[in-house]
Amino acid sequence: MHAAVLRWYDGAARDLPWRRPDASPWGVLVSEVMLQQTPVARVEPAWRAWMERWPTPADLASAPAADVLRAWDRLGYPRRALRLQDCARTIVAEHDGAVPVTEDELLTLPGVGAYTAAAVAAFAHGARAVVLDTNVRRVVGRALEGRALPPPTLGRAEQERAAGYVPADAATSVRWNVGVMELGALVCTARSPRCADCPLRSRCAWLAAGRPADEHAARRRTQAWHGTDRQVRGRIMAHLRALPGTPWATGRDLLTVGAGGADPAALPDPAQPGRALASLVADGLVVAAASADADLYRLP
DNA sequence: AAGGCGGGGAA
DNA sequence: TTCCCAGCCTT
Repeated sequence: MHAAVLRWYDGAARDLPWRRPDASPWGVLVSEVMLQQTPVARVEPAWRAWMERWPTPADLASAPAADVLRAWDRLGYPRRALRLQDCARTIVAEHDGAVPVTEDELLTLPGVGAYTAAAVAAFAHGARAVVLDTNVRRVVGRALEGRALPPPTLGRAEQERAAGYVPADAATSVRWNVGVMELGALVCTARSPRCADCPLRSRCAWLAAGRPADEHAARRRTQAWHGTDRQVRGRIMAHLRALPGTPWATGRDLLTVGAGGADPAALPDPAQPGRALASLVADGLVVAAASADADLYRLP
């Protein structure tokens, strides 16, 4: 199975900039943070512009946060942009400007969780690691365990099973990790897998069983979007990013923007825009003027 | 273990 | 419309 995946990857891998030999460990880390819940197609141009502007942790560490949030643009979950800058500052302050090598050290960085720590250890430093993202979980779950989709939450048992599939040799493990991930992204997709093109089709437990349905379907809940606080937060952030410079905006304007241009009082939940703005301030994505009476806000 | 957190494009 | 995306953090 390892050989089949490695051979397939050699012929099918996408030429992504953070996979090239000249990509720095910092470039790999930036790509992994951007790829947390944002598809490759949207990350690639943003990553190129980002790395040209801020090639090293020190460059990002010293940038104005407002510039960082504007460069993040609409990649989504803008808290990631602030965490990435915090991460850069931590690397400068505590690691002499160099991306840490061990998973334990990587895990201490802001915005770096189990997946990202493993991915950076493997893809930036060539270490053997158990890289478990949504793609790997799906491919392993199907091919080796015969399940349509992995369980909603990653448990210890699944993690230990996956660890057992990672080749012992470091160099081979890196190719396996990226190969399985790529297979999940291009062939063994969540919705409409292209089993006819899969290098594992002859030994896939899920395919052999007749592609049984997802047993966890009832427990999966897709997040609503329209009318949520997240949508309102997104409107406010988009408005502030688009303003020239970093001027103060009135709370009244921001609440109207958050309401989609309508009178907030007319919303089903009139308190929603105010709640969203307060949460943005709590997250550090928006700064409130020192005087509470001023009712003025801007990017940090 | 569960819920919050963006935004776009494919199915 | 619905689903899904190289998750992380807090409770």
